[in-house]
Amino acid sequence: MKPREETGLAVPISAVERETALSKDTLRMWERRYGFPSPTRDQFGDRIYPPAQVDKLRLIRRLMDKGFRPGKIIPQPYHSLLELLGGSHVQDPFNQNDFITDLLRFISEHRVTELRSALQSQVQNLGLRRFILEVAAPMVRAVGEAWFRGELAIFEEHLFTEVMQNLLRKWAGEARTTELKAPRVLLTTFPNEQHALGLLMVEVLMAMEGAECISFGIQMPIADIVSAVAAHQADIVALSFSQAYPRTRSSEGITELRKALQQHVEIWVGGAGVARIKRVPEKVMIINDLDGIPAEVARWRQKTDHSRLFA
Amino acid sequence: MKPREETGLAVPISAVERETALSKDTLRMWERRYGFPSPTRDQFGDRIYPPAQVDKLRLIRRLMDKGFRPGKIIPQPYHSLLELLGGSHVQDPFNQNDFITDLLRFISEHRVTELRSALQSQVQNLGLRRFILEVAAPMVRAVGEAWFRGELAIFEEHLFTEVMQNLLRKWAGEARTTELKAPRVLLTTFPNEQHALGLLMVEVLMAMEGAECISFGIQMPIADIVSAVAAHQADIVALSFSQAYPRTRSSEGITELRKALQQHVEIWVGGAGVARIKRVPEKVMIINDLDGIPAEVARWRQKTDHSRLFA
DNA sequence: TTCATTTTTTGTGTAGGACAGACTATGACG
DNA sequence: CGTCATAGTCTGTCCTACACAAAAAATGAA
Repeated sequence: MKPREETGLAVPISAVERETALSKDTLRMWERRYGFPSPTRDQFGDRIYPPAQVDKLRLIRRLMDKGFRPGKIIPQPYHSLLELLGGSHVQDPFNQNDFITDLLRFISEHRVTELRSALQSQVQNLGLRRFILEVAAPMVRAVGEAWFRGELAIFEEHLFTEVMQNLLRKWAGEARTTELKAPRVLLTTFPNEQHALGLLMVEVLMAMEGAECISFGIQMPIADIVSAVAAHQADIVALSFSQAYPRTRSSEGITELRKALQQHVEIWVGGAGVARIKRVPEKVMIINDLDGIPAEVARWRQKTDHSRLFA
Repeated sequence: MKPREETGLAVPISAVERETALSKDTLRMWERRYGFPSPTRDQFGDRIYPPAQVDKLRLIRRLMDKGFRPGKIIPQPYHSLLELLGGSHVQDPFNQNDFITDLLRFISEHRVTELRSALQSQVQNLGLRRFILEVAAPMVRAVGEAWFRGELAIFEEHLFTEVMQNLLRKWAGEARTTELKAPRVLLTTFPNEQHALGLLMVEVLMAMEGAECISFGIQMPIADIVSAVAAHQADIVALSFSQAYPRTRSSEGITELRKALQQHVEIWVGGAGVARIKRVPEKVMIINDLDGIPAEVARWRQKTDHSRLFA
């Protein structure tokens, strides 16, 4: 039990693990292999990491989430990594419209009330579906990108998430009142997947299609997803994966889930974390775009009606 | 890179770490010290844990969260631990009223719609404040206890959390409309603290007192809390800690935060995780009960007015 | 190009040891 | 009998150093 020593500014390995989401083992391994990080030691011989190294580690982590590999980026100095970061930014004049830019400015200037009411009025103007497709989803992406480039602090991203979540949850309640209840959809994410907004947007869109959505929030162990499907007689399991979710874990988990569920239960997966997935597990539906959801729900209904004809 | 092998039912150490939140180091240390767990090995010599042992580990984890120490409980057989679990359950005839029991039944019988509408109508009947104090908070506790005793599955707890969260967030929006804006309160939790409901209840209660609540959701690194306080000119930082949050981490983190913040910014902490805290850090307010919040807000206002007289 | 095979890269696993800090028990003293 | 200081025990996290399977990249053949 060696808690943090007050050693000026340098932080112990446990803090680095927490802040970078790189395991202690990995940190020690990189140190041996690449010579970075190169922490100094405290009075007990334990590693302590200077803030500059932690910053670089955070940067490396972000680049890895984008697909870069450790061996290529760890040896590079901080400023070249920053260039890499900027270079990966594709300015999209079509999506990145003025309105989104305004909203981003509200976030970075901490004008919460204005952000909240601007979003609220957009829901009124565009309607819920268009709001999600044209405002909410692009904003989630834009905020993620801005954070990635260091233009937004974590707390600013958190605040946006919170405001958006309040809004979506409020409207999710409204959307639910529809009387139709065709496929029963169970929504959740795998453990360690923190991103709730993607799931929430899917929930609202499906609810608007008249599907009976039962969201379990984020971070459900696979075994519990299986139990929940049985308990609620779900027709579809919808899973959301964010950019940062490790690809091995997602495909591994999906395969495991597919094996554990009955064949007639469909698995729908979506989000940036599975968009560029290589080997798609069998009998799993990949939803690459939010606006494809209505069609998929329709497909499910048609399929089910069809099979009923022969049942 | 040694991902899970398909070895029947036994799971590798990484999965055990994920499911029990016990670190690999701890698992190996217990094996060495206490002879439990005693995993078999796969074809590569890696530990694989039979489900029964994982169950016992989960049980041990829960008991430790309640204050039991490893050395006392690890050597005991599964059934004695179960008794310990039951024994710690205090049946409270005053709080555990019929209504709460009904709601718990809705959860365990997966009657989502009825749960949702029962809660909704209780908000109407009791009003928001009494709903939180008399229904929401007791239910959070009851559900936690029921899960702890194995009477509710994780997915059932998740679903309850989700339903309650939707409700509270919807009403949080309503409560916010009040024009008063006395203390500006920044709400969040430390990293690894997942429980959002406690925070949400506090937010609503404070908003009803006319405080300007800015919730950042869960899991904010301390450094970001400090930045957020500066950016938003917050008067108070409110932190929520659930039962399972390690006490060393909470008091350590609170002390660190206290040092980093200006003296005039108050820190309010609450939740089961700090209820039985031993050494209270200086200049930190511990809120032991939700219904004490109005008084604390009043105290803050009085204090501030008073200091203004002399300013 | 596309597919199959080899090579490199990379993270997670193993073992065993050390020790600081939290907790508990003991004893002295008012 | 309670309170406080001290000694002893318990416990998790850190250390070193090495091994190796699976993923990714590079190579070669069709």
